Amino acid sequence: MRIAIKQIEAFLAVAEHKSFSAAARHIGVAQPALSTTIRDLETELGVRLFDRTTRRVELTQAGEEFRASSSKVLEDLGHAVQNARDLAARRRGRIRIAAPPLLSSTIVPWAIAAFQREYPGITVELLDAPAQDIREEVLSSNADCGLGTFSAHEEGIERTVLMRDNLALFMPADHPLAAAPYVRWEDMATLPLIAMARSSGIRRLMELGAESAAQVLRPKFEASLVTTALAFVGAGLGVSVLPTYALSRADQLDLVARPLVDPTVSRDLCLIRASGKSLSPAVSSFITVLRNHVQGRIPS
Amino acid sequence: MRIAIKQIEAFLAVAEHKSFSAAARHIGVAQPALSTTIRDLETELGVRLFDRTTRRVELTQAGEEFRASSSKVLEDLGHAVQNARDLAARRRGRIRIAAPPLLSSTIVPWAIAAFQREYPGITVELLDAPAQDIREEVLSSNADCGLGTFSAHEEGIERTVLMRDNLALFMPADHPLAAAPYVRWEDMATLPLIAMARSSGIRRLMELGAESAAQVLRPKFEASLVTTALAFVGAGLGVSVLPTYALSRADQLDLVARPLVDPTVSRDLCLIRASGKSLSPAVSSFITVLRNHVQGRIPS
DNA sequence: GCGAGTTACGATAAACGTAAGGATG
DNA sequence: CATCCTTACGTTTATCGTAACTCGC
Repeated sequence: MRIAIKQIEAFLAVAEHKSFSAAARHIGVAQPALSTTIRDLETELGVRLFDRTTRRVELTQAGEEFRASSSKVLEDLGHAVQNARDLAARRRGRIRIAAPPLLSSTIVPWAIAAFQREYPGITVELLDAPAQDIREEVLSSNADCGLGTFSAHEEGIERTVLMRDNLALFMPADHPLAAAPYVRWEDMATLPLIAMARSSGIRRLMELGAESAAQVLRPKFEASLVTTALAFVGAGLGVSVLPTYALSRADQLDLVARPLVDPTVSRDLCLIRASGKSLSPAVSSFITVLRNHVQGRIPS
Repeated sequence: MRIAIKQIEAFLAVAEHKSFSAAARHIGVAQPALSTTIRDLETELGVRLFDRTTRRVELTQAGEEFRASSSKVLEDLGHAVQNARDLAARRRGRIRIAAPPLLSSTIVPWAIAAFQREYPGITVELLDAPAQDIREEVLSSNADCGLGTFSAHEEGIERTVLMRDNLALFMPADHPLAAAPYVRWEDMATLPLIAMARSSGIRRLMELGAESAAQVLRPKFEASLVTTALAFVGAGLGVSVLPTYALSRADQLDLVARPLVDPTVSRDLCLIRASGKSLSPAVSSFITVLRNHVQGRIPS
């Protein structure tokens, strides 16, 4: 294919204006340049596209046919290019975020809402998956990025810390410990504890904190989902150790959270994405929005 | 549209081979040239099309989309170009020939048959029109070319003489004058004459010949169509003056034609086409076939 | 350190514009 | 004779290939 788009554009311009001079002015080249461009195109196709006398320029039969097909081709190409540019301009696109249950029902929906306001053309899909599956979803490119808690140097992913959250003690608002701004691990040792399941990352962090404070925790109940644990606390069955941002799921339960200190157990909320893959423009913008959104909500 | 087809071809080659080096070998350029071509295309589109490490080259999301649309565009363009080249190669096309009734039923069908054998892909349409309409059909571009008898310098048409035919006397095979190889105008003066209508070109030529021979013809019958005149002769109602090639329409009638001499009245069979319009490849080939065909059939 | 993509730069080739030529109405 | 397309030619621009560099495995 030795044909250039420039040649086709020149051809269509001449066909439209029925004049080399007018077409040359229109596309901003000297008229002799147009002549040679058309001549080369005709040579390439092997057919004469225009019947031209000094007074009239008219399409030949072959020219008519080629005009119809090539103009459609150029139109399609224009659309293809526009689509690509729309992606770049975030006017269009599709992103897929993987997040664990708690984040999927707290921070992420609000971040997505903010993102949608700014980039209404982009489709956002949220893949709410168990925390241990997030990494795999990102690695397999099933999701463009993932949220959760991840260790620093995992294989094949790049990690960015979005915010640092601390473990807090969740209890009914009228609980005695709610009076103080902080709670020490020792303070909760004797309270009935609603813990997360042993496979949970939160559970492990809790045990880490308790161990540092030389406490042994004896959970009275175990829950797989944070919402379950919150409901137990709301029902007055005990207290729970959860990340502070879980508070946003406890609005109707009249709960409070007080940061656990000595030690403060922090938990990084991270964003991960497959290393080696470039961020699509939409994902890159989503990360910015997410980061801004999260920064405005850093708990205590 | 500052995008070149070359760029798209390069892009598709890289996408296919998932390698710059392999793609560069495939399209026959140095690999650094490919790099810059892709880079320019990406800049133009505003998106990164490939995620490339030194070990892997993979399409981005935007690249996948652009690959789908642009490959289709290139395919369509290929078809458009192929169509144009098919026209040039006479593999395809459509031509429309205008011819008067007698030619439409004698020479032309055989010429078209010969043409079709050589160029089976081309559609040939025959517009059989009254002789006086042929020129108009050609001028209005309703027909690509026309056949008939035309004077040398008519406005807007170019004329090519295909063959020179002579007027002859048509009579039953057993007619006394059929014994001689020629007939003189005086010989037929007293015979019952079936003449063409006064508007006919043949009629005018006949009167021209008679006048030169100082004869006054008194037609006994007049016919608008040559076939009618031939039928009258076949029925023994008289003789007629017609171009020799009309003999091919008189097979079953047992007629003979003897050239009229002193003077010999000649009639040029011409091909006309609109001046200023280029011949389409198919028409140009048809003219060649027609000329060859006619040359093999020049009557006495 | 080898293989693969990128950057730098000089050489080559294509495209363009100016000026002159030719044909048409 | 005025207009418009074509041809010719010198200049500019862009493209390409070689070589040196960089990165990842």
